[in-house]
Amino acid sequence: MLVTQKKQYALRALFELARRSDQAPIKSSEIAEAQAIPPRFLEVIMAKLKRSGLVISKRGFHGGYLLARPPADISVADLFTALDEKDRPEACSACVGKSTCPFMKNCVFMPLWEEAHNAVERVFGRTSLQDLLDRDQAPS
Amino acid sequence: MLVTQKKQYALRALFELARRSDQAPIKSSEIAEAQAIPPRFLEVIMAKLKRSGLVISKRGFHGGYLLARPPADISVADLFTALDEKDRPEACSACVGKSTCPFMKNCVFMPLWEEAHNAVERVFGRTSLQDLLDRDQAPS
DNA sequence: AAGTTTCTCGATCTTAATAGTCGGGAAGAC
DNA sequence: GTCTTCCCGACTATTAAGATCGAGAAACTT
Repeated sequence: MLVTQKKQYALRALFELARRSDQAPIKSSEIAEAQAIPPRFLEVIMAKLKRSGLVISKRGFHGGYLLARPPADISVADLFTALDEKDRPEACSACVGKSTCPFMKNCVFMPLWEEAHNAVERVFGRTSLQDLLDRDQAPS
Repeated sequence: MLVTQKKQYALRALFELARRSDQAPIKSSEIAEAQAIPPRFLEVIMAKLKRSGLVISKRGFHGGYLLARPPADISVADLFTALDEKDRPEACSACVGKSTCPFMKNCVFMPLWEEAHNAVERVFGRTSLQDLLDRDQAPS
């Protein structure tokens, strides 16, 4: 999978928060229900998003989650890189850790992996939550 | 991983074939050694490349593998799609198989996954084995 | 203050995909 | 005929992803 289930869940969750960004904090369980996400799993996802500063949490009776920034200021790439840090370009498996690499210090493939990585980063970098909201309002 | 180990092995194998495309058939074991690939694993990879028509095989004493087409006519994308057929854009996990999908028939995310998928396809589609060879000759 | 409600944390389990192995068989060269 | 190489299918192992659970800490309510 190019985009893991977890990332898709996370995106849907943020989308749900964005959609109701005027309202009071939204409970994890509400989001889970609205977006058909396993509730317990969503909890761990939200916790991570909290730690990485994308959302703000409030505990207690009227607790829940809020976006930390306006939807236009959160890109899909922000989310993805927040979710897992080891999201860099492919390393050429032959060049890593082995002295048997046939392309010492001049790997032919690295540039290719980087290109690919950058290509998807650009797509996700230029799409914000607001963009997704807009698409929702005006179905093309 | 954006590009699995298997695909990287396969690419390196094809690269090795391209590099010596003037010569007689090259044994799987030779390729394995030259590119530091687990020999037994490479066999299954080569078999698949054979079946999908990217390489030609010859059995017996002076047997081995040859590229089926000139290096300039084989793109990295050709290889990857040959290796696994289920290499399409991400499906929105909420939309698939469930009637619980919150975005009935108007998914906001699908276009995004498609964009990303196309972006990497384009990178791999425009890079041929010959391109890689050239990079090897003239290190920038 | 007592009692909910909700987030928070860490460990754990399950499942699926990837990576890699093995033994034996068939085609071709010498 | 025998040696070499590709060929095939089943099998095992390792890892990453997906998901669950129980108990604890903050916060609100009455």
